[in-house]
Amino acid sequence: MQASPRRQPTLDEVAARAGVSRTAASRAINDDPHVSQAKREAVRRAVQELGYVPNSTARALATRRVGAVVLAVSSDEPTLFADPFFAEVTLGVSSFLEQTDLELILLLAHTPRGTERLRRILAARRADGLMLMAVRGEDPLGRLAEQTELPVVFGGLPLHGTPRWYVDPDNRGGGRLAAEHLARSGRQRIAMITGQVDLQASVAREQGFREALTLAGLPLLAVEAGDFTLRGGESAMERLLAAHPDLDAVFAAGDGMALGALRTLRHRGLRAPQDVAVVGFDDLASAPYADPPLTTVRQPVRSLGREMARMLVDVIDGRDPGSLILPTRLTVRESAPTPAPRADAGQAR
Amino acid sequence: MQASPRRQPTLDEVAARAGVSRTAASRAINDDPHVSQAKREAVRRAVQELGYVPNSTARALATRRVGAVVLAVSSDEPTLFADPFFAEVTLGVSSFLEQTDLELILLLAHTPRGTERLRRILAARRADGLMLMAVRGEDPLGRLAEQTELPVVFGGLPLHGTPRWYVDPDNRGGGRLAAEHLARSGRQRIAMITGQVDLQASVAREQGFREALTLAGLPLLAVEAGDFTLRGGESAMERLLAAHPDLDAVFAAGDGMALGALRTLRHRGLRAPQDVAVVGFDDLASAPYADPPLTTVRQPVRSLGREMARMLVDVIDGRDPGSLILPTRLTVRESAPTPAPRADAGQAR
DNA sequence: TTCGATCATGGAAGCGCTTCCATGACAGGG
DNA sequence: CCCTGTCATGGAAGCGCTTCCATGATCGAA
Repeated sequence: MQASPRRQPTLDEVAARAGVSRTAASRAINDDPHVSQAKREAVRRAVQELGYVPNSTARALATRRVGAVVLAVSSDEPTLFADPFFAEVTLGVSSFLEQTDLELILLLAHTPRGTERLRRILAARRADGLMLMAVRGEDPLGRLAEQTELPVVFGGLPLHGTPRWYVDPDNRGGGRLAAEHLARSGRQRIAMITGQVDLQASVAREQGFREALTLAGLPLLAVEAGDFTLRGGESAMERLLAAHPDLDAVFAAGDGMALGALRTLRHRGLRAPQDVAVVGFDDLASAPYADPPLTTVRQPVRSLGREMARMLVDVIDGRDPGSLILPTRLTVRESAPTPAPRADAGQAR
Repeated sequence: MQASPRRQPTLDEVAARAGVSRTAASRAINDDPHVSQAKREAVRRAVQELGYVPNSTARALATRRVGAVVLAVSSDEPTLFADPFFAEVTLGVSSFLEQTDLELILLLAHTPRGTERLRRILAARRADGLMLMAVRGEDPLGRLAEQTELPVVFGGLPLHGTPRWYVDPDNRGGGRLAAEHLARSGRQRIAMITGQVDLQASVAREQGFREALTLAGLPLLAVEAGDFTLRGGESAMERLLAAHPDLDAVFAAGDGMALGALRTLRHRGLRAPQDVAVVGFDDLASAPYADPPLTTVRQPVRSLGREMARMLVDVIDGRDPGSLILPTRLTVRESAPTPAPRADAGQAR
């Protein structure tokens, strides 16, 4: 067993043991074609016997490839990361990276200090690329991304400008789906709870919602802003009800806020969907467990993460993947059912 | 502006510009005392002008210190990471590391492949230390941790054995708190929903719960296992009700499961707390928003993460922090209120 | 048989930094 | 004024790996 405090073996020791030059050993290990079968095999055995694993730092220094990418979550508010949305994205990213030999460096940049750290990471070449989530209006991360020469992939568009590489859910289309559904089910007095106004996702969802409403000849009674939290949804809903006690439907730009809206309705003695229909956005894991189960626009969050990672790897490897828009679709549940026949209330489109 | 594709400046260039030797430059940058004020200042200026940032890979190779630690989340089930619990831990870890110059490498090791990756990370010396969360019974990660020479800190005890360094919430004490509370409030027919039986946290919570119940002279009607998910809690509650339709209280070893239990009760037409009192464990962000708001044993999840990180850094720096048990305490809300006077129903102990 | 062409081979030069060690300047005590 | 101790200084040797390049062996074509 010898859990000895022995140093890790080095390439030289492997080479010595295999009776070949260090160069040959390196080649054999890296599957370079210019090695004879015999040496290749000898090296393989030596590696095996010594339990050799190449030191990644040394390799990184020689190849100028670090073997790690950063996932930076921008936020002025630490708990934003606690949002299941980010966990899901991270999961997606991780699941893709698992198939590569890249490590995932997680950076929660909610303080100025965090931004500064990212700057240093990039300047110190600690990573081969960067994924940026949820960049807000004047977020300094956005600027950082512009300055670095490293590949950067955006998750969700920034408010201004279009980055070279991004993957974005079809927020606008999703907003439209919500509006069409409510219109189709006969709602007339419709309001909306949007997210932070400096988040492109909020803006695009509202935009799509407005478009489709207009097309259906329906007015948008009012819009109140939340912050994607349950609590934010609660109070936005209260404000909406105060101004428009007679509204019969509300679209929230995020499931968390939709859950908050449901709570407020319940507290006010209003029933969903009989009195007010509620549609959310995201289709988080908790949506089906809401009371009543939440009708919501589904966006493929885990795929978002996975595609960001895939895209970044492509760029790092010198390929040019285009950018990507992921489709959204409506998941109908009880908080805003389809109107009459209620037949195919599972998944509408 | 010159967003030129110029190479990053190297230490040699800084030295040249400052008119000192590379050695002196290195010393100045690393605050080595053996440098004159004059040179120190000259180097500072050169660094400034060139925008020099030391290449961390090169530094790592020379110092044999990578400047990164791994947070590995063990799980056979990918979505476990989506549990807000882990997000919160991660947040705590990150908040501490932010004050150091260590990077956080996140490893979601839910597949055999993930385990293999961790093995390689350790062998390839890609990190200076390791934090391990939620190690289950026969988890291979546990074995890995034993074999590596790198510092390892456990978050939550493993099922068998006691690692050298760990931080663990006082699960047993928390279980006791729950039992005492239910006993004190006059409940008699008490059941429990536990977590996976190969998780030490589950076992300890149940153990504490049993102890205090026995001490109070109350029987434990039944125990059903869930898996810390809402769905698991739902079905466990159903099984409990089937076997003991007359139970009047249930303690769930996790908030997710408690929420599930509440749902089942609601569906069965039972009221909480009038018919059945429900106590959870964790005090997740969603606990106060449950219906009814959940009485639960609070564990300081973010601190758990922060303390793990602090501990790991200590070990890496050659200090020996002891291990740590974090206190839990009861947060009383409506799902299991205190009995009569209902006066201090805010935070009991 | 001869002559390139082909290719396995290993020496050596890095990658960019830290740090050991030898050197010399300088200050203060005798 | 000399000697020893102190300390700033920079040359050079790594850290462990990749890769350029020169060398020599091998082989088939001429």
